[in-house]
Amino acid sequence: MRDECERVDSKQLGNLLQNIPDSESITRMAAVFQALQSETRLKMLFLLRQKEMCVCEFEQVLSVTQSAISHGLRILRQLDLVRVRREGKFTIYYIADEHVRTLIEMCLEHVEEKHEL
Amino acid sequence: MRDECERVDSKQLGNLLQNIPDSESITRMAAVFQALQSETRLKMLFLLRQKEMCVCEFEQVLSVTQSAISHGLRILRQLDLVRVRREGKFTIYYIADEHVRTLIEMCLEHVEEKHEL
DNA sequence: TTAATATATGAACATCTGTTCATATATTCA
DNA sequence: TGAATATATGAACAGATGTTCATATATTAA
Repeated sequence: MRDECERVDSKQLGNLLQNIPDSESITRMAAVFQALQSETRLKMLFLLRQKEMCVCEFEQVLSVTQSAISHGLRILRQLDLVRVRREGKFTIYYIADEHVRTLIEMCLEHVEEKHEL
Repeated sequence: MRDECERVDSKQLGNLLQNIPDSESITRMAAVFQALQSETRLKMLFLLRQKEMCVCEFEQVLSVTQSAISHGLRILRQLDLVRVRREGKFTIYYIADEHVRTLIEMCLEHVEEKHEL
């Protein structure tokens, strides 16, 4: 922290600060984005966007170990980005809700919009 | 990789794989989400959502050094999540486009939807 | 010019992440 | 039962990240 510069209006800044999400929401959002920051987990979600899948299907498609897949799915599950259902000896994963689809599609549009490097 | 389980249909999986974004897009998306995964940078964006700001305004509001703010803004800028404009000795930052707003709002809705811990 | 203000950058370091390996648990089928 | 299949978990380690400190650059005002 430093002395205020001439642009600073402390009162206004106080208001702005009050209008951001509370600290718990920020923490959770950070966790969600952090889950989405892994290429492996992103691929999982783009696969799940097309069809629900079991762990061994992921295994055939992604070039990481079954352990890595399970760990990744757990993180997505904990944040309610994907959900699970048992079917006999299989564990079927699927996208939790439309927010998740919108989230990844919004981001895809954003990065595809600029082809320039 | 392991032997196919009975649920696996290699042909179908091949198609699913072809329908996920190309590797460059995935990499960029990962970078975008990774930028959004920091609480400090999230707060910056929620502040910018209300009003464009210069670095010293952030300094009054966030409890990190000016250096940390600059580093954080650079990351957001590099991914075109925020943009910059010079105004005399001030550097004014603002949200790049609607994608970014939607992205953070979608995530906020997602985490607020579940109040249960 | 010089001093003051505003912002950016590089190095360094502690912390966090993603993966693998090894192993545990759960379900089905023989 | 026991063997095979499907999934989960813990430890460990290499690599990445966010912050601070120190310093550099840019702009304005004197």
